[in-house]
Amino acid sequence: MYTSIQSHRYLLQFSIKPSVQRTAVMEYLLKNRTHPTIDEIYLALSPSMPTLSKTTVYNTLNLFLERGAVQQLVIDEKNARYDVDTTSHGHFICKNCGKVYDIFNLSPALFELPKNTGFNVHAVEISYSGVCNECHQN
Amino acid sequence: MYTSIQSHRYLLQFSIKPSVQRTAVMEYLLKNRTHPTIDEIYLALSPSMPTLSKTTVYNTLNLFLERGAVQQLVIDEKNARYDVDTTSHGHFICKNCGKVYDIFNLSPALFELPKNTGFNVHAVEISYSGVCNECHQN
DNA sequence: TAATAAATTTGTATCTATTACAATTCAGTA
DNA sequence: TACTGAATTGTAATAGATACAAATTTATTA
Repeated sequence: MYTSIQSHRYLLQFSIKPSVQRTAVMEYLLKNRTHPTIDEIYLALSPSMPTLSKTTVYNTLNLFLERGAVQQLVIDEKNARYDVDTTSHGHFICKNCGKVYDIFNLSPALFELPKNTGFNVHAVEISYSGVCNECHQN
Repeated sequence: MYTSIQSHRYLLQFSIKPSVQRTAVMEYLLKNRTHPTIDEIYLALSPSMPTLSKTTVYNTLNLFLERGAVQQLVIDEKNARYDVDTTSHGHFICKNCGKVYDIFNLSPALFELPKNTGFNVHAVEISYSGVCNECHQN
């Protein structure tokens, strides 16, 4: 899987100076494709990095966002979520458990930016919602 | 345009008991297709309804949402926004000024719910972002 | 290498959207 | 008119995110 060294290199591709904290956050994102929240990232890294501050996690993800190393998902009313996969794909949020899943295999046509809208459209976000199977069964 | 009486009738269609406050909020939504936030609704109605509480606006919109009289837009990281138009259309948010605009005339194919995803998909939200023309010029 | 400058991290305080909840008010009915 | 339940209100509490200054780390220059 992804190592710290690979995360380090990954950051450099986006012109991000790889500090220990930034590398750890990126490594977490590369390994955990669960669209984590700031809190989830912080709680996951905290045990092995006791001095880590939540502010640093915020700063780090804002930097990643600026540099295009991650995309922010606005799908969950409660928290911002982050995705290292910046290629075209949709997301599904379970309104019961709150988990966010990827939806690949959508037609590329869905991700085309509309013309003649009167706006300078830069990005699309396609968000589905409903109930996931785990929650549906219980 | 929309009158208080029409808003009253509109609420009844969704089995919502039309109180003075609820009717005023619905009338505001029917007249102002700007995807307002709770705060914007509260500030707009407050002068003519001095006793109105912001909690009531929250309660009211949560009720409207439950009954399907409005849809909640999750496109703005800062606030929830509400739209009385529950038919299929997309939205555009200007990352500069924060305004949310409708995008009609999108292909109906965009609003089809995907099959075989392993989820019970109930709804789609198609959100574009970028810079609006007003902001682009300045 | 030592001293200095710049960048990063950290902790605390602050802001703000939203919800919880109890008290009050209002509407409908006997 | 008195009573019952629903709706509204105000305050307090919760929680995500940002502001900011102090402390620490990293880079640069003498």
